[in-house]
Amino acid sequence: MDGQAVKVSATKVSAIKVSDALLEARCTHGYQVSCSNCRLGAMCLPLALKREEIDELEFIVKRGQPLQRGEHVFRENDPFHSIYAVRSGSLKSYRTTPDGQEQVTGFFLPGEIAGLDGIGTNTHLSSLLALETASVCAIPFNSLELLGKELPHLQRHFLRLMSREIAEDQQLITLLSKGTADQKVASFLLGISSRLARQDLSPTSFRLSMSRVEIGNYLGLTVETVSRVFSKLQKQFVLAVDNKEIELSDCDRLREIAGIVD
Amino acid sequence: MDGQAVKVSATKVSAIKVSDALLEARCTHGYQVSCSNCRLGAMCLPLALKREEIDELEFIVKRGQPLQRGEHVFRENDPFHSIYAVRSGSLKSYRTTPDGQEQVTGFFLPGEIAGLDGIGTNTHLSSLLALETASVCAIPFNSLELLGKELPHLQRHFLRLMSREIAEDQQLITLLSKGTADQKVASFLLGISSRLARQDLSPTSFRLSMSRVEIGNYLGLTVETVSRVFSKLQKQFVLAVDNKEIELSDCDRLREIAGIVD
DNA sequence: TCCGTGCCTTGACCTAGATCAACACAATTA
DNA sequence: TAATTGTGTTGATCTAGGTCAAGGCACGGA
Repeated sequence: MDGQAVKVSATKVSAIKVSDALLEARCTHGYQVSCSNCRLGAMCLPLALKREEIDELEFIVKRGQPLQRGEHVFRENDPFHSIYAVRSGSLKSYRTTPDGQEQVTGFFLPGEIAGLDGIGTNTHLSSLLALETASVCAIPFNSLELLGKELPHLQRHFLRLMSREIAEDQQLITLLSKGTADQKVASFLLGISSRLARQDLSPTSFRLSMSRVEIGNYLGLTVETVSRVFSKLQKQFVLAVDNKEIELSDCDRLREIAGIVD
Repeated sequence: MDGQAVKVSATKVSAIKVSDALLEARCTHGYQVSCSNCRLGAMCLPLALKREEIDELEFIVKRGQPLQRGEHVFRENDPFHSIYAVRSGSLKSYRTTPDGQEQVTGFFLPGEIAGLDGIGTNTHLSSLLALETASVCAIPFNSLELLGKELPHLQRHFLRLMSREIAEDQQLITLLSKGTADQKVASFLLGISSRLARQDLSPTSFRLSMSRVEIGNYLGLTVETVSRVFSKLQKQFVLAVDNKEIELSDCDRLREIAGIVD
């Protein structure tokens, strides 16, 4: 029954309400970890909050049951209610261009916040999809706004997050606009690497949860080109590739190739 | 003396404090228009504020003397203190890549807000430069934050602005990633056109304040390509180009070419 | 008036990456 | 076990847009 409800939320266009309700329902099942003992606390929203303040935040956050690979958290044009913190797994956000093409606009790893682009229009302008089994916390934006008024730290941290997203998007713009295929791929890998490092995971040995197609789409390259660059870098002993399994053997060289844009 | 101070602010790296002080000084000279009778009110920060609320905002805004073409409002790595609302003229923001190249990240027209990417790091990550004689209002971020706590409308509107910037950047990402030269140029022109329309200026006949180089840089194209696309569109009677003077003769066709991405 | 100097345009190439096509290799299903 | 499907790799070609080079036109200074 639960499973079915989730299926609906993955296929129906205006599914977010259902999804939110589900998330909320599950909270009562004692399913969640609390913000204060979540191992991501330090990089997620609670950053810079005092103990009591975290408890207040805790109160509005809704934790959800794991999403299956391919399930949506929200879709383009869904009404905007919440932003989403990734608890585990990974997701991608993407937009559909008027001519039906898909543009991947970002990948989200644990501790990162998705859905910020919906605030301006009260409508999500991108879709958010699980790349593998993943779980997210929904943070209702209205409640967050109210709480922000009481907790200046929170308010400020939230603005920081938004600003950082702007800065990151502009970094990507530069990469897309000026970078060669090699630079793009190298920067991408370094980006993933440093985000894994923030989670205290190995920055040199990891598994890519996204396909080559998705990487190419994100970087403005074709699959073939992504694949060729991987092969080339492997031949140069910069990295070792085994399908999705990546090992960065020579980060310095990789940084050189990326143009130290990161 | 004024002129000299301004010169300094354009060449010195950490010039923002000087600049801010100047802006403030000028306020006392009775130089400014007030927010409440500024013709841009409807699209700038005061949007959605009540009369008394605007007066409060007014109190923290610092209006500056016109900037000359080529002068900086702030530069990359300057400490972040204020965001800037464009009152007249136009500006560009840009970043310098590690290898010294410049990447134009945006153009700003009257009523638009620049400098939002500095909030996250307390440091400006891009530079802001006047493309022609222009004037901006500096809005100290600390004051804005405080005021936002009292005025929920303001707070919310500000978040909206940031979110909109994210959404716009993502639009640009899509364009850069998937677009052909024709689509890029067409989208660019349509974008300018609709932003002029918001100011009640002609959306079909206008003067570009940025050079071909800057347009190309922004769109990830070379000058030559931009020039060729302009010529081609002119030959097809989609637009008439006379140096910086542009006339959109066939907006529908232009939208078609752009792929109606706008 | 003449001479820079800065843009812009146009033409003739050339190359990075797209496109097309074939194949490899799991993992999934019959 | 064979057939199927999804995903990744590799090679052969093609092309959009980059690069290089030449020239035009407008504006400012002497």
